[in-house]
Amino acid sequence: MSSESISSVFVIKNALLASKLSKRVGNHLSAHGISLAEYLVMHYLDNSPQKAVPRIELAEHIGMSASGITRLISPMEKNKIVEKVVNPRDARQSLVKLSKTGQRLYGEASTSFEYITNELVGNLSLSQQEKIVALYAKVI
Amino acid sequence: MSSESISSVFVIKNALLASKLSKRVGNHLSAHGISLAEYLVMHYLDNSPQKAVPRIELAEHIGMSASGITRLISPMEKNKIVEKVVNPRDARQSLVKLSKTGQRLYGEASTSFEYITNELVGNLSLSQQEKIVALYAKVI
DNA sequence: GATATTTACTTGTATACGCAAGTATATATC
DNA sequence: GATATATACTTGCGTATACAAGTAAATATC
Repeated sequence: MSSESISSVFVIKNALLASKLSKRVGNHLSAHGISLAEYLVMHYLDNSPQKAVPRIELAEHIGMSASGITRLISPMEKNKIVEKVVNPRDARQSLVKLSKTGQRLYGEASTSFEYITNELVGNLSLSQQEKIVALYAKVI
Repeated sequence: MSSESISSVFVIKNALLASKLSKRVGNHLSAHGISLAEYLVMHYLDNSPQKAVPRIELAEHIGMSASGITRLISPMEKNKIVEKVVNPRDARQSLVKLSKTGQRLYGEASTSFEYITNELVGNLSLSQQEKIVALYAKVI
């Protein structure tokens, strides 16, 4: 019975927890017609200082491939949730920006998001949550 | 600039971290010809007391659908990594069990897994990792 | 003990990605 | 300033997974 390292357990439990949380959260977000990935995009756009970001930056931030971002953003553009902004300095880029509609949708969705995440992790105290978040920043 | 709840941040950072970790770990496991999902199955089977578990139990544990498990296990059976065990008490179930080959493969893969996870989360002390894992158990 | 319901699993189909290759533009090198 | 290389993105294709529906076996109800 070879003993298992803490790091292994950490990574496994982290993966299992994230899987559970993202499923639950995804179910709630679907009431707003969006996926968790779409929410993460909106969240990033809303919190980004310049409000219009290159797709590649989105991809890196939310851990998706560039092609994944293309296909994720494409229907969001059709639905007028985000809009394309050209970068005069670099014609290769097409920047992504939350539209007015997108801002409204994000506002509604984030209210749900706050509520459900609080339900899900409410068994942890705020300081416990804060500590974990702080420690996450040190990983990798 | 509405302030964001810690629970939201927790869930988002957790998802992003898990995504990063599972990609890195997956890359390393691919050297053994297996995916992270397959590793999780082997890990669960190896740690399960009775060594032969119903598919539904696997599904619940690793957070996949029953059909997902069917399609995940199927090639593992073909490759003789796991074997089917009938349950005399319940003919609906087909239990899954690590084969000798599977045990050997898991032994090799887990060595890599321990190594890479230690690299990835090595910036956290063991007690920090332990604390987080303990807190994970309280969520949901 | 027959019938209805539930459970464990499989299969068809749809979706959400990733990777590889392609295109256009920018940057570096000479 | 021409050519090579790198970057940002898109598209074709393959894979992993979920959901819905189907099947077979177990359990509950009468």
